[in-house]
Amino acid sequence: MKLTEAKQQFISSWGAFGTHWGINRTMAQIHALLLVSPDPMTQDDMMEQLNISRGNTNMNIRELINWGLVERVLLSGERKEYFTAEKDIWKVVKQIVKERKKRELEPMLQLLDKLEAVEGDKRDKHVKAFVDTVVSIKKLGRQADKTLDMMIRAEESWFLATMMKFFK
Amino acid sequence: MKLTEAKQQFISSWGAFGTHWGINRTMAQIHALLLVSPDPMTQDDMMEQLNISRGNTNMNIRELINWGLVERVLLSGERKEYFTAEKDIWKVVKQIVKERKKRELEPMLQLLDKLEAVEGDKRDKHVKAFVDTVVSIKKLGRQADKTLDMMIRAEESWFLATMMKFFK
DNA sequence: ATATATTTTCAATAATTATTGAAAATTCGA
DNA sequence: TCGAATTTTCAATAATTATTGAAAATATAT
Repeated sequence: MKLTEAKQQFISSWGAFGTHWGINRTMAQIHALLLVSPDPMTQDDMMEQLNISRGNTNMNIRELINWGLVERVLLSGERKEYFTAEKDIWKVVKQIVKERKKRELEPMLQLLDKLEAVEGDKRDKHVKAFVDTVVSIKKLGRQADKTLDMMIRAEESWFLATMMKFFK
Repeated sequence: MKLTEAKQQFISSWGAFGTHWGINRTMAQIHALLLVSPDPMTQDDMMEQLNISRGNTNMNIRELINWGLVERVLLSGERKEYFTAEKDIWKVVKQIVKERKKRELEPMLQLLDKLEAVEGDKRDKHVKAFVDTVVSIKKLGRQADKTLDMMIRAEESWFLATMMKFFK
C-alpha cells in the first residue's frame, strides 16, 4: 500500500473510531492527520487534505487545543499559524483520560453522592434497589478514579511493566 | 430528595453520560431505569416511565440484549415479556469492555497491522512519521487489549484489591 | 496609519441520527 | 384454527449535530 492511501485509511478510521467515543469525526481526523505529519501544518493545509471548510477546521483545531492534544507552533518568518500534535501516544492517552475524568467521571461521582442520600425507608424494595445500585456504581467509580489518577501520574515504561507483570 | 426525583435525575444523567460514550440517550436511559428497578418491567412500563414510543422502546431493548446487559424474563401466567438488567456493576462493566474491545479495539489493531506495512523508504520523513505513529499506537493498543482481557477474566474483589495495592 | 493577510465567529444549511406510529408479523390462549 | 394480545419492523418525520461560507475581528508588514 502506498503512503497516501495508508494515510487516508488511517485518518478515516480514526475519525470513525472517534465517533464511537463521543468525539466528532472532523476533530478526530484533524488529530489523525497531525499525528502522522512530520511537520507542523497550517489551517489551509488541513482544509486541503481533508476537504473541509475554513470554519470547520478552525473550530476543531481550537477544540483539540482545549483538549491539550494540539498546540500552536510559531515558525520564524511565517505569517501563518502552524499546528502540531503531541506524538507521544502515552501522553496523548493520559491527556484524554485526564480530561474525560474531569469532565465526566468526577461530576457523575458527585451526583451519585447526592442521590445516595435519597429519602425513604430502606426496607422499601424500591428505595433499596435504587440505593444499592447507586452505591455500587459509586464504589466502582471511586476505584476507577483513583486508578486513573495513578495512571496519569505514571511513566509509560513503569506502567507497562507493571501491567505486564500482573496481567501476564 | 424523594425517590421519584432521584430516579429521574439518575436516569437523565445516565442518558447524558451515555451520549458522551457513543451510546444513544434512550438506550442508556432504559438501562438506567432497569438498573434501579427491583422488579422486571414490560415494554409498556418503560414507555410510560420514559415517555417514549413503542418502537423506540423495542429497538433499544433489543440493542441492550445484544450488548448482554438486559435479558428477557418469563413470568409464569403472564403473556407479556418482562425484562431485567444485570445488577452487578462489575459484570456490567466487564460486559461493556468485552463488547467494545471486540467491536472497536480489535478491528483497529488489525488495521494498524496492515498500515504498518506501508511501502516506501523509511528514511523519508513522511514514511517514518507515519510508521512511527502507527507502531506506537499499536504497541499501546496491544497492551490495553491484554490488560482488558485480564480484567474481563478477573473477579471484582481480586481486581479491586490488586489495584488498591498497586496504585495506593 | 493603511492595506493586506489571517483568524474567528456564527447564522444558515446540510447531514446525520433518533423517534414515532401504524402496519405487519408473531405468539399464544381458548 | 381463530382471534386477540403482543412484539417487531420500517418509512416518514423530528431532533440533533456538524459544516459551510461570508462577514467581522484581529494581527502584521510596510
